[in-house]
Amino acid sequence: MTTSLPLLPAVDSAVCCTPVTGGALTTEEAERTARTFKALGDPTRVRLLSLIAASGDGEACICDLTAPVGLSQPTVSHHMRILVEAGLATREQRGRWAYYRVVVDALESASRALRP
Amino acid sequence: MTTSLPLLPAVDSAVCCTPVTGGALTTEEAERTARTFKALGDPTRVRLLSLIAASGDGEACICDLTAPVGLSQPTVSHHMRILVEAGLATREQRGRWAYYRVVVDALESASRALRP
DNA sequence: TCGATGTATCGACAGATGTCAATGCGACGT
DNA sequence: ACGTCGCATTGACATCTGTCGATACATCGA
Repeated sequence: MTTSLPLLPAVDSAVCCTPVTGGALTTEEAERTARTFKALGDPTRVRLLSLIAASGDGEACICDLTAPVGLSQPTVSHHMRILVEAGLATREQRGRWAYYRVVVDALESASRALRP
Repeated sequence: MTTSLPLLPAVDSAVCCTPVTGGALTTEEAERTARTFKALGDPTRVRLLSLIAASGDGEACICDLTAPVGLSQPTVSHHMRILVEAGLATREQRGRWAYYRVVVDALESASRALRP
């Protein structure tokens, strides 16, 4: 189990992202959509996702990420938490390490929201 | 005084958004990508885009938008400015009115950045 | 059991962000 | 010329956000 904190339900990425150009969105739909894109609205987080995706087996631990982005370990941990809560990444604890993976389906889903 | 600032070249949306999962992004690429998604990271702005896109002729003036989003005119103007600067909308002054349109290509481009 | 190691959390701080009322600026119509 | 109307800008404010150092927590190896 990933422990972390199951409190925030990690945003149901299945419901995420009604097409923006497919008719006026409700407040709720807009909020859900914005929540996803907000997580993608920081250069460090975009970079983290691309680094994880580009890594050999599609996963990476915090220790693999701090050097490339040039930020402190707590900061990287913070960003990864945001990505997980947005449903864009998953976290799996294996021994001492926490392995993060990109949730491709969530990216797909977000991508579809911007298509006509 | 800063005169407005048409300075910002409204972000070259042509260059925007190298695929996130297509190899590790450089700092610059990540910044460009994040700049676009940051603009999409606010529920009001998402709603504004969808309202404009859903309007009859694909365009809307500020006066058409304030009521649906329930915010003040300056605030809506502020959000539209951010969308224009991000390259996600265009602004055209016609007489007293400012007509805004969604830049579908920019949405397409951003959408592609999230595809595998 | 103990020390080392990888992460998460906490506390703090500067800077960014969303919002509004007030005001400024042009473009009309009379 | 003058008043009106639509929009942008300004100034102010509370809140959110990204960042770090210090610290707590958990797991492993000896």
